Amino acid sequence: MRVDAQRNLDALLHAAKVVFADAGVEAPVRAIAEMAGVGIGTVYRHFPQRSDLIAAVFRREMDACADAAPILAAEYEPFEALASWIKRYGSLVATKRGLATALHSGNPAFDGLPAHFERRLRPAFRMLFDAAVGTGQVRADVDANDLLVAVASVCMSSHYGAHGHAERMISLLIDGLRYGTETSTPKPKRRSPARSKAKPNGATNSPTPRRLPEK
Amino acid sequence: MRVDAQRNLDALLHAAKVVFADAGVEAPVRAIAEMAGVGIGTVYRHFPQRSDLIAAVFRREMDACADAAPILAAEYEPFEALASWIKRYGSLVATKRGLATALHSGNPAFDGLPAHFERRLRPAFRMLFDAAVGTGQVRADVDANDLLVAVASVCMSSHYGAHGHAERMISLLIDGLRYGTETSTPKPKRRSPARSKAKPNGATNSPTPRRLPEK
DNA sequence: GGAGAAGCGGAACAACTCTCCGTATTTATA
DNA sequence: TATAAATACGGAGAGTTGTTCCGCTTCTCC
Repeated sequence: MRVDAQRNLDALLHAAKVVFADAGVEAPVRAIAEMAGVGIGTVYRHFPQRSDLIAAVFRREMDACADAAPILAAEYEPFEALASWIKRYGSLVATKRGLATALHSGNPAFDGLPAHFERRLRPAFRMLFDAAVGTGQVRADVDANDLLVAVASVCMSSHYGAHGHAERMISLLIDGLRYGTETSTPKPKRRSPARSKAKPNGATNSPTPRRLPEK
Repeated sequence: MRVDAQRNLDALLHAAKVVFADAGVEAPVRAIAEMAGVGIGTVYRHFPQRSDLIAAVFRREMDACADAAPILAAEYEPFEALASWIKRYGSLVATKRGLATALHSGNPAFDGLPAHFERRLRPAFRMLFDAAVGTGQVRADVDANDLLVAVASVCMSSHYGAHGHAERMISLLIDGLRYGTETSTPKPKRRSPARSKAKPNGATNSPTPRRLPEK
């Protein structure tokens, strides 16, 4: 592949990501081309249909998110790594306004995305989750699948509400993960049985809110 | 309101219903205007935005469906009335391909629709359902809410599958409602406990499949 | 350095939503 | 019933959008 073609493709994917985050996935192709500094023809050379571009952006971001998992695992202790990853995953979903809609449109361009999700994101999450459970920082009785879906749901609807809503709800979910473990502030001293509703008062965030690596 | 305006409005709503059923709610406004025999200007006079027309059609159909409930209740025995209504409700959902998508678009034109659903459709269903439960033709341990949602889900995804899929699945759900009641063919003779999975072999339909009133 | 392949840009097309306003129809009034 | 005012109609056209096409530019390889 010619270097200029590769450069344009990168610029295109990056611009699309930014524009989608700002205006939703139904943003005009022209806007993306302009932000990338290329002509429309170039967009359509790389992505025969607008939906192909959307799919490519999402796939690439799923990959990036999945790739972040081992890095976080190496860099932070298990619980922090898990919490950081969940937030990152949440922002991935949040910046794809309109994607759920597009996914259900029946457009074949999106056919592979759910499988890609399974293949990349779920194992990445599983790894971090199991590690955190292994250290006892996170309860073992939460279904990993449920959590991924819940975070996605919260982030999807977050655009209607006030700013920061999704972040707060994710924090709540993360706090819920710790409820009843040894590391939690020892208010309720029983070993959490399966049905304990996790609802700490103030949604206390991770105690040392280190910045998670951007991008 | 002038009589010609009223006439056009009716024609428009009817045409839109037909076009939407055929081509989904993203059908062009021009097609609807043409089918209604009016100019585009007229469409936009009555519905400033395309989404307003969609919302109006759906609202009107919800009303019609709700209004059908007492009529069916008066005309048929409770179980038949319930079964007929469920089918009608299903076809309402099935002929609004693309609506779920539109509903989640955040467009304010659709803001009132969920509330309208609660206000009209749920009570209508409740009435028929309770009556059928009262006569012992339908089990009491099925959540009415679940059923409405399930029927809607089945009908939404029905467009991808083979023709008649939704109808068959609805029949299955309806049969499930009778599972374990006195009127059911007495195969399993125990009083259905809450967890009995209803799965009759051939999805036998209502025994006397009288035509339900169209429109 | 030059030929040829690969890629680029944007004019142009088709289809769409929505606006605007001259014209036609209905309704109120006498 | 005749007339004036109010209301509604229709469709041309402005402004967007996705997508195609092709002359021109840029890169690659010898």
